[in-house]
Amino acid sequence: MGSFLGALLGVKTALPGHATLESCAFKAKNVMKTTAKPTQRKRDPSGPSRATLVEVAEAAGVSASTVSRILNGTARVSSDKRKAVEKAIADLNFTPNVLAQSLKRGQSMTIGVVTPALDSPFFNETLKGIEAGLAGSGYAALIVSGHWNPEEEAERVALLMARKVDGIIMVSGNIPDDQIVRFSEQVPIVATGHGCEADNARAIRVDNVWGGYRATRHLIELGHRQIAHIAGMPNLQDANDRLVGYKHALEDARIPFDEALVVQGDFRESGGMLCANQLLDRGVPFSAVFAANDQTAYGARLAFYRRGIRVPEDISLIGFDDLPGSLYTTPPLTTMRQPVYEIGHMAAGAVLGLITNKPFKLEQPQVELMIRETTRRLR
Amino acid sequence: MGSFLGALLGVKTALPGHATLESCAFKAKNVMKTTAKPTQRKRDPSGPSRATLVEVAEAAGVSASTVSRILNGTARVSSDKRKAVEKAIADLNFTPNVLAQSLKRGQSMTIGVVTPALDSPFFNETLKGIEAGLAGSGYAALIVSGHWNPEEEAERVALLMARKVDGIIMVSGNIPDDQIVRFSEQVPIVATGHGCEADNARAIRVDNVWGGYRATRHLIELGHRQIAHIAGMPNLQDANDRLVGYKHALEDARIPFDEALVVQGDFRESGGMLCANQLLDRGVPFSAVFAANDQTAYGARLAFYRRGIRVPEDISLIGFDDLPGSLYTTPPLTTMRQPVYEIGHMAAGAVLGLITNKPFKLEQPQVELMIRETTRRLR
DNA sequence: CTGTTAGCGCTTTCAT
DNA sequence: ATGAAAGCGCTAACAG
Repeated sequence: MGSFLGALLGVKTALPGHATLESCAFKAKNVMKTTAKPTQRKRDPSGPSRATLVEVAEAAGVSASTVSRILNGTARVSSDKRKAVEKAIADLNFTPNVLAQSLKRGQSMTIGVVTPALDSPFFNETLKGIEAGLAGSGYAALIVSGHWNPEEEAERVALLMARKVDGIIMVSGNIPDDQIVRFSEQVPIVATGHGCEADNARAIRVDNVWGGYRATRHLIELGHRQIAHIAGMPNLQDANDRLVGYKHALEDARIPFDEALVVQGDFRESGGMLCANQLLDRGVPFSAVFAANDQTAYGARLAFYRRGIRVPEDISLIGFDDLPGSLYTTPPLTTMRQPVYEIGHMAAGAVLGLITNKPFKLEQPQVELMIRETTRRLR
Repeated sequence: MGSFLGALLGVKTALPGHATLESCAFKAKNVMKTTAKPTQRKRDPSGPSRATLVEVAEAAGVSASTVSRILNGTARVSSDKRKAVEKAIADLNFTPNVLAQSLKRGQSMTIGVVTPALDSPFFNETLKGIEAGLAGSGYAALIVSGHWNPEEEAERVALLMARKVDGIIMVSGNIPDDQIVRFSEQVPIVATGHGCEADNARAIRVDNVWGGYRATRHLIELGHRQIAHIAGMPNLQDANDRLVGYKHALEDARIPFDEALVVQGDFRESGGMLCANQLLDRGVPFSAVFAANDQTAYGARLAFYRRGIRVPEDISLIGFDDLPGSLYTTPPLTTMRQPVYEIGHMAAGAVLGLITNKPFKLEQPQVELMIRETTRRLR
C-alpha cells in the first residue's frame, strides 16, 4: 500500500475501498464545483409512484369513492373490488397525497413547534419528547425557530397558521403569555415555560422558584454561606423565578442577600464564563455558585479551571436543567433536573387532546436535585 | 415577605408577582389534573382570520383571480382595485391557505429533513445551518428523526414524500447510498455524510480519512507512539474512514498497528467511557487517544478523571467534530473541526438549487485541526 | 387590466 | 355496496 508521504510527493496511491488520499496533498484546492445539470422535473406517469387516486380507480375498474373508502375504512366494500383496488395500489405504488387530504378534510395532520433555538441541548430534549409523544398519531411536527426573539416567534406562529397546522407547541421563548392566548383563539396551543391558560391554551411549567430554592438550599446545607448566583437570560420568567428561589433560600437561612454576588448571565456557556470572571474580579469572597442553568455552569467551570480554582475543592458549583452532557463533565455536574423529555411528551399529548377534544392529563413536572460531584461540604 | 419555612409550616405566603411558594410543602401532590373542556372548534366567519380568498374578493367587489394576482404579483392590477383588496385583506385578516396553494401549484414549499437523532448536538448544528440556508426562500423544513435505524429512515422518507415535500435533505444516517439514489428519482435529495451522486441526488461529505490521519498525526508530532483509537459507530462510513486515516498515519510514521489499542465505540459519551475503561483494563500502555468523535472523547475524559488520570498531563486526547461544547470542557478539547453549520447551509442551498433548477456550488467542506488543551508534547 | 372557467387530488353526501 | 357530483381554497390559462 502506498504511503501517505508518497502521496504528498506526487506518487499516486489508492486505499482499498476508500477515497484516494491524494486529496490530502491538495487540501486547499480540493474543491468540487458542481453545477446543477438542467434536470427535468418529471411528472412521468410510468415512473415510480406519483399515481393519483383516480388512476388507481381506473386501473381497478371502480370509482374514486370506492378507493377512498378502502383507504380510509369508511364503509364496507365487496372483497373482490377491494382486492382489485389493493392490487392497483400496489402496482402503481400509490400513496395518497396528504396535501389534498388535508385541504379536503380541513386539517393538516401537522403540529407546529416553535422553539427558541435549534441548537440548544435543552430544547432538543423537549423536541425529542414531542416527537415521541406524536409518534403513531399520524401527526408530524413542523419545527421552526424563533431565535429567542419575540417578534420572530410571533411571525413563526403566523407562518404555522398559514400552513394550517392543527395545533402549536411553544417551547419556552420570549413571546408574552397574553399573545399566546390571543393566538390560541385560532388554533390550540400548548406552551412550556409559560403561564397562560385559556380555552384553547395550556401551559406546562416547572416550579422554578422551588428549583432555585432547592439548589441554593443544597449549597447551604453543605455549609456554604457565601453563595454567588449567575442569573439567566434577563426578562425570562424562568430565570427570574430561579433568582427568587435563591433569595428565599438565603432568607430562610438568615443569610443576608448580597447584590455583589449576583451577576447577569444569558443562559449560555460564554455568559457563564464571563460572569464567573466578573464575580472573581469583584473580590467579594464566595465558596459556592448557583448557575441559572447547566450551560452557564459549564462556562463558569471553565473560568475557574483557567484560574486554577478547583471544583468542588475550592468552589462548589450547581447548575439547573440536567442536560444530557452534565453527566459527562469533569467532574459530573450537580444540578436541578428538569424532566425535559417528559415535558415535551406531555405537551404533545396535550395538543393532541385539545385538537381531538379528548381528555388528557397535565401534571406539573417536578424538578429534582441531582447530587453529583461539583458540590461538596465546606470544610 | 413570608418565610419559606413559614410556608412549610402551613402559613400561607405569597411572592410578589410570582407563584406562591406553598407548593414546595406539598411537592408530591402538586398535581394539576386538567381535563380538556369540550371546546367547540370554531369555524366562525366573524372570528379572527380564517377568511378565504373568495371572501376577500367578495368584500372587495372583485373576482378571485384579481385577489390572487395581487397576492402573487402575477399581473398588473389597477390601483383602486388593489386598494380595495388590500383593505379587504386587512379587514378580514386574511392569510392564504398554503395547503390550497400547494395542491394547486404542485409544490408544497417544504423541504423534508431526516436526521438520525433529534438530540445530538452534532446534527442540531447541521439543522441550524439548514434552517439558515432555507431562510427567506419561503421553504419550511419538516424535520423527522430516523433514530439511526435504516428502515425507519426509509419510512420517514416515504412519509415526507406522501406529504409532497419538494426536496429532501438526509443528514447522515444509516440508510444505504443506493437507496437514496432510488428515492431521488421521486424527489431531489441532498445527503450529508453519504457518497451518492445521481441526477437528482447530491452528497456532501468531508474527507474523514484525511481527518483521521491529521488527528493521529497531530498526536505523533507531539511525540506519542502508543496511540489508542476509540472507533465510531460500526458500519458507518464516516467512522470507518477515520479509522483508516488513523492506520495510515501510524503507517507513515512507521508505528506498527496494534489491534489491542483499538476499541469499538458508538459515537456516544457512554460508549466512550466504556471504551476508555476497556483500553485501560487491557494493560497495553498508551499515552494518547484519538476518539472518533467529541462525544466519545467526553466519555473517555470522564473515565480518565475517575481513575485519576490527568488530561493532558498523563494522556493526550483528541476528538472529532468540534461540537460547540468542546470549547467549554475542562480542559477545552483538541479536536478536528467539521464545519457542520456550513454543511447544513450548503445542503439547503443545494436542494433549493436542485428544485428550482438553478446552478449552485457544492464544495467539499474541509476539516481542520483545532489545537486546544487536551493534547500535549510527550515529555 | 379583469372576470370566467377549469381544475390540483381527495372526501363525502346523495342517490341508486 | 357503489357511483356521480359537489366541492376544500387557490391558481392559471383563456377570453375579453
